[in-house]
Order: sequence, then C-alpha cells, then structure tokens
Amino acid sequence: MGTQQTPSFDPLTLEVVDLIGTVVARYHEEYEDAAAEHALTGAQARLLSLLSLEPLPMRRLAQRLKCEPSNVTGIVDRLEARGLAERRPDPSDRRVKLAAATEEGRRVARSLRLSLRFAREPLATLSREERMSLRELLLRMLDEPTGAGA
Amino acid sequence: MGTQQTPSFDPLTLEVVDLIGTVVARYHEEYEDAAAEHALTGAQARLLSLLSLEPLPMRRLAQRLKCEPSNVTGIVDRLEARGLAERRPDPSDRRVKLAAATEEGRRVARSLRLSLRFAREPLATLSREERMSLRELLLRMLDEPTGAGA
DNA sequence: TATTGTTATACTCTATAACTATA
DNA sequence: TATAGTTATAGAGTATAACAATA
Repeated sequence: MGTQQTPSFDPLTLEVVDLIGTVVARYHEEYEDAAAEHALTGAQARLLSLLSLEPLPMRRLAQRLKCEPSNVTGIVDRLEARGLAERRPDPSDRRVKLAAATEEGRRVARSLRLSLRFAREPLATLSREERMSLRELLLRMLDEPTGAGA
Repeated sequence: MGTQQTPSFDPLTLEVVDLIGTVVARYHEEYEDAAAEHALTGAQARLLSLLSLEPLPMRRLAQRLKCEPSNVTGIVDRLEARGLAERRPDPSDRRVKLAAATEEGRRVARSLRLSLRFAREPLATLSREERMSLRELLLRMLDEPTGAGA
C-alpha cells in the first residue's frame, strides 16, 4: 500500500539473504541430481528418506512432506512398484496403513544419503571452529518459530 | 568405487548439514507461500522475478531456471495470459523472443519480494556482527565452484 | 547446417472433492 | 459422526522429440 515501511533491507542483510538463496538453490540442485542418479524424483527421494528411518502412516507422511494425503498415495504407489517401499497394516487401527521401506529401499536411501555431496564438499572448506560458528548462527536464525508477526 | 571413503560425517558436520536442510525447507516454504499469496506458482514467481530485472530471451530463461526451453514457453504463456509478462521481438536476431515483465508484472514482482518475510524475520535476531560472520561463512561454503570432483 | 522457440506427448506432483472402511 | 486412505479429476511443471522460422 502506498508507502512501504522499509523492513530492514540494508545492503548487508540483502547480501546475506541472497547468499542464503544461493545455498538453497545449490542444495536443491544437488538433491535433485542425487535423486535422479537413483532414478527417483525429489518427492520420492524425500519420502523414501523418511521411511528409511521408521515406518509411518500415510497421513503422517503427508504432514511431513507438507502436501495432501492423496498425493502420498501415488508416491508410495510408485516406490512400491519398484520394490522400495511397502504398505503394512497397523495392528492398533485398521484404518491406518503404515508405509515402510523395504530392505532394498533402505539400501537406496543410504546410497542416496552418501551421494549427497553437499554434505562434504561445501563444509569441507570450513574448519571445525567455523562449523561451530555456523551451527550457532543457523540455530539463532531458526530459533523463533515463525516470527512474531507485525 | 566399491568401498566408501567415509566422507567426514562427524556429528558436528551432520548437525550443520541438517540445519542447512531446515533452512532450505523453511526458505522454500516461505517462497511458495509468498508466491501463492500473489496467485503465482513457484516457477512463475521465479521467472517473473528474473524478468522484473531485465527482459531475457526464452533460451536464457531456461538456463537460469535450469529447465528445458520447452517449459519456459508454458510458464511465460501463463504469465502473459495474466498480463504480467509479454513477448517482444529481438531486433538483432529474428529467431529470438525477448520475454519482458509488464508494468503490472514488475509491480507484482516487487510486492512478492517485499512479502518474503524470510528476509527480515530470521535474520532480525542476528546482530550486525553476526550477519557479517554468517556472510563470511556462507561465502566460504559457496566458494569452490562445484567441488573438485573425485 | 545450426539455433531459437514452439508444439505434441507422457509422466510426476499438486490440490480438491467424493468415496470406502473403519473408528 | 469423524478419521484414514483411496480414487477421480484437473492444472502445472518437467523432459523428450519433432517441427517452423531464422541464422
């Protein structure tokens, strides 16, 4: 509306925001590449990575992936068709289906994790002390839940 | 190949990588939300943001967005249908079409940029000195082009 | 002959709404 | 009645291949 209130957009902040944007772009690129190397889409890779830790109800998967439950059906379908995931009944609630990674699925997930070069290369140039600094700064950044609004 | 070389996956590095993943997720979420508030998809928002700086050939847009040129056709089509972008001939090469943001498109792009809360809120908790430290660390991280490979 | 942009095609992801089977 | 998962549908992004216009 009309006059903007100039929200702390000083040059330094803008530069840092831009750098974060670059990190985000790089991260995504490498994640998609790593997924593609395993013939997985990004969504499939993310879902399989979740399942490699523990079986989860379809509903929970949707929450984790921040998408509608109907989408999870299709993604799990495709992983299941390739033998990377399976559906199991939940003994305590017969409405629930637990999605779980197969042994092959866990193997692929581990391979995917290891192929994420982002983990070693960019951070490899940082010393242990610098990594600790970075950890602190990122923690501070992510601290407030969603911002106190106005 | 074969035996993995255990790429410096110490606890600290893993934690930092995880934090970066969280930042990436948060950034994307907020970007998508900001785009949706303007009735734009993420891809449309990214393309429009590029055009708000300068007109670009379709081919260049594809390179910037890291996608195939055929996809750009559709995205620009949708922006054009809403009066946010337009195609112009390139005087120097009649094969080329320059995509450009309309005045309305630039207005939306600016509004989008301002609504990216990620710029102020997470960084607002950091002092100027801390922001400078963060900038240095991020620059160091992004320094090496793509990793020296093997 | 090579390049630019487009079209046609197919697949995946996405949200919405309606459906089923449980609870 | 409420919830979990699915299906059906439609829109958008994506890559591939083939095409017209231009270089």
